[in-house]
Amino acid sequence: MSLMPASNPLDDAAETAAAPAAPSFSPLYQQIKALILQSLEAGEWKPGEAIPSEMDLAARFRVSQGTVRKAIDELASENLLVRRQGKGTFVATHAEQHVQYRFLRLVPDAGERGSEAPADRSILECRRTRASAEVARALGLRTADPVVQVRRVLAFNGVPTILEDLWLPGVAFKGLTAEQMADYQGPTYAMFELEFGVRMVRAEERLRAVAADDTQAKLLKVAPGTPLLSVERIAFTYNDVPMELRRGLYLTGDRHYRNELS
Amino acid sequence: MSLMPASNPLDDAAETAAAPAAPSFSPLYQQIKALILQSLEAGEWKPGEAIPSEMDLAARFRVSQGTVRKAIDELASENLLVRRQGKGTFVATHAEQHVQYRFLRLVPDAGERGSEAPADRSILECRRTRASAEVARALGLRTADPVVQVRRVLAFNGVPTILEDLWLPGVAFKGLTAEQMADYQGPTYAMFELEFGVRMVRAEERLRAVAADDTQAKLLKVAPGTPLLSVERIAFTYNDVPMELRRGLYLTGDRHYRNELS
DNA sequence: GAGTGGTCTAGACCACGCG
DNA sequence: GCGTGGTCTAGACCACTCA
Repeated sequence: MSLMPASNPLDDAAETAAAPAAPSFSPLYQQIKALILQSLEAGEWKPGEAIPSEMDLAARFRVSQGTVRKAIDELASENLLVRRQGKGTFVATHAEQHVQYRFLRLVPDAGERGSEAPADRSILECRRTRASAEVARALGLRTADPVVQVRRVLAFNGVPTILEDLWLPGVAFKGLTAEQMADYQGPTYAMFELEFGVRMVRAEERLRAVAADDTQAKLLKVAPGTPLLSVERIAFTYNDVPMELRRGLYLTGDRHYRNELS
Repeated sequence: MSLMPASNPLDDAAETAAAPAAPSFSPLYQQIKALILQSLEAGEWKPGEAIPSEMDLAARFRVSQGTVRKAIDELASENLLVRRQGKGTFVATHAEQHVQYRFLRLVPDAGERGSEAPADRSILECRRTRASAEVARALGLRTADPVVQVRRVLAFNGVPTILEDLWLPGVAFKGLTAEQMADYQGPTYAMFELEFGVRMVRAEERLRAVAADDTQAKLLKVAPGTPLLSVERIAFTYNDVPMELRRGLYLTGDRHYRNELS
């Protein structure tokens, strides 16, 4: 059975750009996956909502339930969808996702409980500006394109712990204010979903150890030269489109960045 | 169909220790997965070897090929097995695995190619000693149990970049010598597989930024106080048994620790 | 061409959540 | 009790590898 011609435009999106050898074969479930992805991207189902049942989707795409299932399996393993037995399959969201702060890996050395109070955010800066060459490259923009820059400090139990700079594409985040950044309860990425329809799906981080300069030291209330964990992040929406550059400086005195390897 | 009683001893191994609520239901493919895991653990198939075909395993376990397939799917996604279409399913190994240094996330800022020359290892120390309280806890041993301690420096293109201390359970690594650590070409974990039959399957890391003390600075040929990325790793064999504690200090001047979030 | 993993189907039944 | 996801089966066919 063939839902669409062997080489269809959807295939291209799934590839890693400069692949010279054509795939020449695309399993049906991959095509279904691409179709579901399109609907997600187009906002046919909103974050937190249920998508149609496997049976419904199978009927809609004229394939068997097992094929839809395999497509959803992959989307779920990429954290784009969440399955809940007996209830349905839901569009993943940074809000209400009981693992809040999905991308924040900094945890207390002891305890590790999610019971910890959420961080206090103080927004030091939130202004429209123009992309430097470096920022432009990271965000796939051109130098001097409009961007929104945010600087903030996160404090846990009153202790300043993270100094963060964010750069966001000006077009997508038109109208972002310091108040929005400060007032929203819950993950910043949840606010981005709600207010700007931008859903971060994946991120790449580069970690380094650096010494605090005078400005950074003052903001984090530590001595200049204190070692800080520098975390540079590029966050992507669908189709690997970069939508945020973030540079965090983490104080790792009584916290650490947790990672799992396999 | 039921291959074995609903609550069998294998189930316990798969659980996260202190779970109060019994699972009360274990899918057949999970039971098959546990059986395959047992065979892997027992060394029925050696690293790099092929395991029996899906059809063979299905016959052996008296289940359908699809059920075996699902069990293997999970083991493959945990990097315990590697599937190769047309050839078979193979036991994963740290050797010959064309992504060498599977657990090392430190990459050059530019280039990033695997084309880089492998690191020179100089072994500064390799001795039998007794576990401190901290080491014992990490390795699931008792204080003063025998351990092997190794200290080494890894240099890329002649530049010392990583200072590492390793602690290994003395019983499993009886007879490990500095020569073995130095001479083996390829990943250290591959040598552990070959020489000691110990296969690292998973690891947890804790990252911090620290300042180099005098000893560390001397060994890495940098100024005291230079910020270093501290990477504490516990590596596990099958069944989440810890088999290595490692503390690395990474120089991140022109390299970074790469991580993917999703 | 034989053997392996990979895909797809159709149908049955099970576990879970909720009204 | 119904609808959802989750499991299991049996059989057909496809893509890849290697002799």
